[in-house]
Amino acid sequence: MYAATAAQNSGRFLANTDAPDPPLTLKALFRRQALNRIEAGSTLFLEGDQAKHLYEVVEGVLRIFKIIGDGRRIITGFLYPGDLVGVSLRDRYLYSAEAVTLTRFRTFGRREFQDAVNSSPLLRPQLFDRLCDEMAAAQNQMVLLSRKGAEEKVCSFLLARLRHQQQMNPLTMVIDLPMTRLDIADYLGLTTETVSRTITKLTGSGILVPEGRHGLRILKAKTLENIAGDDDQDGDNRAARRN
Amino acid sequence: MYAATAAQNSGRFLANTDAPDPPLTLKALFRRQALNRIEAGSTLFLEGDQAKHLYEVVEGVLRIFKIIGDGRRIITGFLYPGDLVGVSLRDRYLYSAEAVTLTRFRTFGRREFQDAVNSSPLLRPQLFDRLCDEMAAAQNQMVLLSRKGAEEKVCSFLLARLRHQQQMNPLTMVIDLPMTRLDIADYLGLTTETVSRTITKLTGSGILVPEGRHGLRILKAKTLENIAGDDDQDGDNRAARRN
DNA sequence: ATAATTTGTAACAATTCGTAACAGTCGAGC
DNA sequence: GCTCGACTGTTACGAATTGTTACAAATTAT
Repeated sequence: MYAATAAQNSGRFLANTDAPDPPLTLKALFRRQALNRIEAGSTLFLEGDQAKHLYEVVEGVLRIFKIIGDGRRIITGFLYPGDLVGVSLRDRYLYSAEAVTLTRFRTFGRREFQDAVNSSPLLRPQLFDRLCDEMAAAQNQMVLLSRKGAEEKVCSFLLARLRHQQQMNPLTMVIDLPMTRLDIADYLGLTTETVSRTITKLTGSGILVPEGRHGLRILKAKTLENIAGDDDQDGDNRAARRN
Repeated sequence: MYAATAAQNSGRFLANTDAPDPPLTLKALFRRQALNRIEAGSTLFLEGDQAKHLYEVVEGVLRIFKIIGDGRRIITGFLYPGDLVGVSLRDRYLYSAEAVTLTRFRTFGRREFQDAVNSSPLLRPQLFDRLCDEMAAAQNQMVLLSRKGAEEKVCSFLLARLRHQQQMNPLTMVIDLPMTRLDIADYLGLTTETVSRTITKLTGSGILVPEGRHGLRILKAKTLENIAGDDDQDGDNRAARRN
């Protein structure tokens, strides 16, 4: 498998990088691309644009969303460091992408990306797995949007955020929410007021307490889980299961 | 492109089909598989099952759905002839699949399928395009579920069905709805009553008339489009667009 | 024909929305 | 460091949509 010419991934300081040692992972593909940044609120691309590039979020948070006729906005996802944007589409972006916070990212030409993945038996399954995960997330979101009440929606969202942040910091019980209430509302199919009301209610129940401007400290994670009801199985949540 | 050995697609009656002329399309992959059938209401597979196979619907309609804790059901999609089921998942089914009507289908081992696609530069982009279309559909469904009212939901659904049936029969204005009101409700995030109410209202507006048990004749397709509001753009629907 | 399922209608209830007023936070500039 | 102003978030309340419950009608299955 391609005797190491220089080094796996390090030592690429001689500008002329024309010997493309084949990357072993999707992330490695991006690693040589220049790092760009956009300010909070700026647009990365618009729905319907010719999809010439795709992006890897390195730092910050993006929102991807669709707007329908009368201005209603639907945020179909938030993207965090490590996520790829603009993969699962044919030739035009299906959604717009904006920075929630100052965001650093790497860019890759779609054509080149497709070629690279297409010619690498290692990369192909990685891409496929990403698409599958994206699909699974979309389906869970459909469940949330169509059949969950406001409290369940908010708890599901908070729980997902908590889990995500615990991947990096396993002990933490504090959720950082860089997006606004409007963003959260448009992601959960609610209004800002309902999001506020619900968080207030959860605070009143002692499930969480606000911590700083954009932070929430989770006090009763188990209760949060129970309300979120994210179990894919039949019975009730966790405990309490006899009729 | 592989000189035709026997015939493109016909003449495969000698049982021993061991010379695997490489299929040019995904559909061709399935064509040699045996045809199975399941009765209306029967289960093809369950959410969480080990995903050993994938399926191509040949005739009939399937519903794929998830059930959450207290029995709420979410139909994430209906599958019609030509659709593949069980592709975009890692190793367990993300949803259950049942037959809405008597359904004929072909089965393929997932392992073999992956191998076949993986080794064919022709098949790979076809699979990728299918996944992208599936993703696009999921996102449109998120829009529908999170921000559309009952009337918009029903009209969007009916319009999609009409378009689908016009692909086969371009002139028809009659929609066949083999699924029950409950199925439709669980697909649109409504209740059967609301679906009924809405269809009654649309009938009252002269937009459509019931035709037989499972049929609806569309009288004002344009109006249906306007209510559905499925345009991905900014302004109002189709016409009327000057401020 | 009878039973079971599905669909339709109506009155009522519940949740979420929409509007509005108010409070809190952050940043700019003094 | 402080004040002002803009933006974001919170709370309250009336309104609207959809869900709930109940029942009747229609269709299909036994």
